[in-house]
Amino acid sequence: MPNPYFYLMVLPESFYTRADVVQIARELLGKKLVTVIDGELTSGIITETEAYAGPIDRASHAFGGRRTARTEIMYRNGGVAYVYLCYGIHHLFNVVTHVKDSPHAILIRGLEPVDGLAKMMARRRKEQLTPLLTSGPGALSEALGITTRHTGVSLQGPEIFIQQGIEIPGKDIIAATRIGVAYAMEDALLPYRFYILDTKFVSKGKGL
DNA sequence: CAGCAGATTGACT
DNA sequence: GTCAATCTGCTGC
Repeated sequence: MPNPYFYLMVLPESFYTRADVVQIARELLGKKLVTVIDGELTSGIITETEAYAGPIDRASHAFGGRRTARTEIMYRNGGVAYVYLCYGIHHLFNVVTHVKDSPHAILIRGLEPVDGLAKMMARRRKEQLTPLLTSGPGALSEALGITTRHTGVSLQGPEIFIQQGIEIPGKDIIAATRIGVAYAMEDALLPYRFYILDTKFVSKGKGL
């Protein structure tokens, strides 16, 4: 990475439109997720992701080609946000990948805070900087100010974008089963969850 | 249309 | 470890 602007580079749309959602989920580790919402810049390094492989994945909201008002965003061309409400309370942020009509998505589950610490703590009503600030999909969305109103926004900014970040060696990437998808039967066993070895910023839940 | 489960979190026993 | 919070969408009457 000789380019001095490497760390500022916003990932181009071509990063997201590729076909292999599992590979993209792996590559997102170490990248920097940035939001500029309410005039406040907040960001963090992505530490945990999960791939959802469209129509053939029983764990995906788009399994079997299901289309609803909520999932329609996943059928768009890659490089936009899919944010949905879970348990009626938590806003879960996903990155849409592949091309139009191929509903792949990657759930961002963990983040190591970098910029806008004070704002993130205020949004999360925390006095201390603890891993709980941005560990878990609902928690990081709240810290970054992401809500369902951002579903469909472009990841080229200006509100949400992802920059080139730090290089994660292959030996430091752990593959595991996804969390909370026991209902997906055999697909719950797929190693579609990735996180950085030894990071404190991973969700507490366990896979199978 | 009622009932229920869910890609979760945090408060409490 | 248990449980409530409360929106979306699926299932079944």
